[in-house]
Amino acid sequence: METKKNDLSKCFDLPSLCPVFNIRAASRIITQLFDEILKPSGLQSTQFAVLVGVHIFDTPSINKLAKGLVMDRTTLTRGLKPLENEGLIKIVSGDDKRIRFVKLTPKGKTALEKTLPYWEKARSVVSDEFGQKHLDGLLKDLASVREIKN
Amino acid sequence: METKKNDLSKCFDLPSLCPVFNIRAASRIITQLFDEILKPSGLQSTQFAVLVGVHIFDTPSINKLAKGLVMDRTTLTRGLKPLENEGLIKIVSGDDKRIRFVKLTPKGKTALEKTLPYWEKARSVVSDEFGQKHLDGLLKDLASVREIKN
DNA sequence: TAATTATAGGTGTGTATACACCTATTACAT
DNA sequence: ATGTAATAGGTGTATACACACCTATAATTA
Repeated sequence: METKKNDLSKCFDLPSLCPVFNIRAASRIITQLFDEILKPSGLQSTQFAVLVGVHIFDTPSINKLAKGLVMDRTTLTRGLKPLENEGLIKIVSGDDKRIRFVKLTPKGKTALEKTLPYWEKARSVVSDEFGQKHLDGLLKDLASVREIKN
Repeated sequence: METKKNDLSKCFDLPSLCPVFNIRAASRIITQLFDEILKPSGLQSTQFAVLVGVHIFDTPSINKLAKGLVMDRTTLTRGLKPLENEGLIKIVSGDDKRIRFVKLTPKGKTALEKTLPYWEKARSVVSDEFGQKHLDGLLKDLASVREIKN
């Protein structure tokens, strides 16, 4: 008889064709590479991205910053703590007492300037490792993953 | 005079050409999508991947499993705890007292079988959202990111 | 065989992630 | 004006992540 068994042979497809496995593994590797190179700056990849977001969105609310960084709001809340403790950002209120704005301090601005060269270095390492054209394609694909959310 | 100012205009390049920002954001989105679809199975994406790894590497040591899943060993150690508590895996020792093998229990095997259809569903959603060909290319790129580590 | 080195793995700490649930404030409708 | 919606944000909890550092056991070598 032909057994319709829900067997486990499909498991062997995971390394080659599972999106979540592949993207998480790649994410870990890229993050480690960047964190290693950013180390002398004192910032981690995510913290750097948050500071950049605070700069380019120009003292945004928590919500706006979270949206801009494609992060969960509550994740961002926790992530802001160490930056605030280090004095790199300051949380300020306005007229609407619900809203809290994230402001880059002078110290935060300095940290950002100091980190940018390491960021460029890390990018060039990835680019060398990967090929500029290849990397451009990957970045475009990753950006389009963000579209799924909408 | 020409000021060589290390200004912050480069910050605006982050969304379009920062590998770590893009891959982390994409990773969060894909993970949320999978976790949402896997939810009825009771497993999260990472836990599913660990169980798959335990199956395909056939009762591996912690180290072998970590390497196979491209994970840090200590991350894996913590991640095994909930699976052990749920009785999906069992940690066993052999002759070499240093080595601990991760074994799939019958309950773990059942959980894996139960989860596979949800995994296929999630893959098809990503594939539809993304286009099969496009996705294949992305997966190949992500797999080649893993090569950086070597 | 005793000292050394290599291997396997766990723990402390701190950050990253996000769901479920909560409060406070503002805007809106009756 | 008052009750209700919508909006902004924080907290509890649990997992994910990984570096630095530790112990235990096995393998190697002097």
